[in-house]
Amino acid sequence: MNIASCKDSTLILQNSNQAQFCGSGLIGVPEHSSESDERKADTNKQKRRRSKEPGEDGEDRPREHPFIVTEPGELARGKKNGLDYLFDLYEQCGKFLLEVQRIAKEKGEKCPTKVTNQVFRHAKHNGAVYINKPKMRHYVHCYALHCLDSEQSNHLRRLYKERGENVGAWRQACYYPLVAIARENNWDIEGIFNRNEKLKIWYVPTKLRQLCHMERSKECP
Amino acid sequence: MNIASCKDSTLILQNSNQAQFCGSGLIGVPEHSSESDERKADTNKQKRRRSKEPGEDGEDRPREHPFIVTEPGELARGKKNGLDYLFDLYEQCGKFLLEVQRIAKEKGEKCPTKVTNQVFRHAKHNGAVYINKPKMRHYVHCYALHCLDSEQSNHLRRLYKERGENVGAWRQACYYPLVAIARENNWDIEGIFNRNEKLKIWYVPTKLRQLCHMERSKECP
DNA sequence: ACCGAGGGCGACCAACGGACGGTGCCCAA
DNA sequence: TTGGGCACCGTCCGTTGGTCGCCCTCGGT
Repeated sequence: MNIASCKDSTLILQNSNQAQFCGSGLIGVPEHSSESDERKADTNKQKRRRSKEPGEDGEDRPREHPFIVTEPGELARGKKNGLDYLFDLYEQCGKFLLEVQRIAKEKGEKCPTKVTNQVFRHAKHNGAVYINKPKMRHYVHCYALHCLDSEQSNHLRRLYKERGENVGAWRQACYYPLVAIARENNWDIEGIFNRNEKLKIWYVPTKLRQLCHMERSKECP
Repeated sequence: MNIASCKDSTLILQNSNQAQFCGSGLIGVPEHSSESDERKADTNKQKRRRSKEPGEDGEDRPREHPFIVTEPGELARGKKNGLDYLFDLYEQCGKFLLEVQRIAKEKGEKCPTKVTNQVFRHAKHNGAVYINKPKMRHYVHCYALHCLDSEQSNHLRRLYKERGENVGAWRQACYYPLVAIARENNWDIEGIFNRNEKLKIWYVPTKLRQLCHMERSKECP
């Protein structure tokens, strides 16, 4: 599956540049280290606990519907959310940031320039319970492609929908057009984000930075 | 002594603006709460420990000589350091930041735009043992005045030296010209820092931001 | 020789950016 | 009706920005 999605994205890139991504890239920069490798037998890392105490009932909200790959303009059916909605969440975060900034200035406090923990907290307290940090960080680079080259972003969505790929595969594929854009901009991915009015409030994802670095290294061996 | 230094700085300000600072400002925004106020009897805050273990000997470096108020160009005599040297430390930090940035870019890592913990660590590891975070943060606003209005900064130094004031008093006095500059710039102290090539790598000190906020509040009651 | 004022900076802390992976949902069979 | 693959997001972690105040130093007596 990894290899398949890698092939796909190489395909996507073909008409905009010449480089080969397969054989490094995603595979070289694991984002979860899906290899079990070897169970480090004596590790004492405590388990993350979710299971609620018996008798204690926290009235827990059901989780949001998962995203599916949708074309631009297409509404997701059933218990799913579409990608237009995903991108709208980023716009909502931008609005919440503006509010946090206004409040901070009013009170003479430090004024954030990025979407910080404080902004997520503000969003949650103001009813946007469906926004949370891990989710937003997970798809930042997808939103970045949407902002920087909506044509290519739309094309990718249609392609992946047509093929019946899942969200994970589409998400992976979004990296490669971005790396190509970075190449065309002297590998300054930070600058690319900062120059875009909507993107500049988001941190550059670690993995995107790493992918750019790896590709650049391959260029001048 | 607080009141004395407040009087002094009001005096300094007289030919550049009209506002009264006394009665709020420093006294309203304690930077250490020099008042004993009342000993919170039952507080359990643990004591900070310095005393080395008996028998354990860490070869501890002697602390740096304290700063004294010197005129521009004047070398401190005896076991003291002058203010030109203090300001030079800020320039050194700027150089260390440039190095950290170069290394980060080379390795494709996050690239700091400000003097961060990482920069202080880098400085220390590269022999600048005399640089440390609390010291640099303590005098940032003094350096800011030096960068933004060297004339006024020099004037203040000469005045305070002449009067035999100690470093603490001079340091306090540095706030007020900065507040005046902020007023002339629509209270955008963040922007004032960011627009100055040397200053923009330093965080705006909390207390300076608070002073600006308080003065602005008094303007439109 | 001693003392008190002054201030340098080690060490602390809440909160941060960042990441992982358990849990529960959903769909295909 | 069941099973397994997927992904949402609670929760953790190393480090940060920010600060406090202990204790050393040194000039005055």
